[in-house]
Amino acid sequence: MGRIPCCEKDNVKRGQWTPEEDNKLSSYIAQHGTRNWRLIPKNAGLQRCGKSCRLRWTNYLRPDLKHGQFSDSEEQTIVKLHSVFGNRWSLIAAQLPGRTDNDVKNHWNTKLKKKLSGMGIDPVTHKPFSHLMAEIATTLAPPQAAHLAEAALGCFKDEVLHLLTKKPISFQGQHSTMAQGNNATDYINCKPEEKDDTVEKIKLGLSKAIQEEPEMMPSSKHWDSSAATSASYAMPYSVFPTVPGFQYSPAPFGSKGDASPWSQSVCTGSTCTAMDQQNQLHEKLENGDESEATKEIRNFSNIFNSDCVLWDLQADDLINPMV
DNA sequence: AAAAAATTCAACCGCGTGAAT
DNA sequence: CATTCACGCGGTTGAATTTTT
Repeated sequence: MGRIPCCEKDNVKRGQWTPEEDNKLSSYIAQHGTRNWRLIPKNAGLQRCGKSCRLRWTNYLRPDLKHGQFSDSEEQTIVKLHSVFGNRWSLIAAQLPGRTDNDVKNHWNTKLKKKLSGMGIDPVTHKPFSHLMAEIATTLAPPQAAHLAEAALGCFKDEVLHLLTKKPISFQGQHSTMAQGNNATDYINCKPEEKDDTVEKIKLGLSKAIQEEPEMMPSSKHWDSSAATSASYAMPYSVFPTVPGFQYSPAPFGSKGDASPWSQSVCTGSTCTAMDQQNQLHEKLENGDESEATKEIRNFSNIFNSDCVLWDLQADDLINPMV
């Protein structure tokens, strides 16, 4: 038969670790290393599962870990990398010395996501909500677009109201909107508004509208870049600010459920080539073609050097190899 | 000052992959 | 070759803490 189980499931302690347990684990690992997690709790005199010990060590006890707040530059790195890699937390954490994937994931979910949403940026696609609205307008013919956009509009009327009334948002004491020219650093330092679930609300509103009138959905529609450009100006939702100096990346590869029109890029001009590279890579990963995808990742400087990435990420920014 | 709500983050869960048997 | 499990990963949970009312 196979291997023996790592521990007796009903004879292990769970929950918070005590300082005594921490000491036992730390001193055992200092002496013997982390070669076999299955044996570590037994040999260290801990009534814990090996998996629990590994987690405690890698996320908390490791001496090389940082425990303080994330710095501005760390936050910027996370956002940059997330715009490219999506929720590949271990990949992102590998670029941040002393930070674990758990740290990065928690910080993203509790802080950074809200900052982005508060600034009118979809934290999943890293595109402004105005682009999402433009996509509604250009994916569908005008009558359907108006219908669906109206449904979506109701979901984030607060943002629309804010922009129409030019009510200032307080970002750490400064009165600023993105239309006033934030750069990436200003952007990430801004205090977020609480709009974390805006995108989900939009999607919900749209799907409700679609369910109500399913015949309005086109069976197929080819992308029309000229329509995309003109419609984004024609639609009233273009009142959403865009960020001067920013260009927006397509959906991060590896993120789930991004084959929908929500994540298809508004692709015009010189940005297309690099966007296509990322999309092709994404497809390869989704098709299970890991070897091809791996080659592409190794050559990822192409994408970093392109002008399509939102966060001016350069290959030199990476301190660890991606593969 | 107390209660309620919101936030944080350590720990757990479940899955995919590859290795051991 | 099939089975079983360790490992690593991303997603989720819930207790503790902080902030707001």
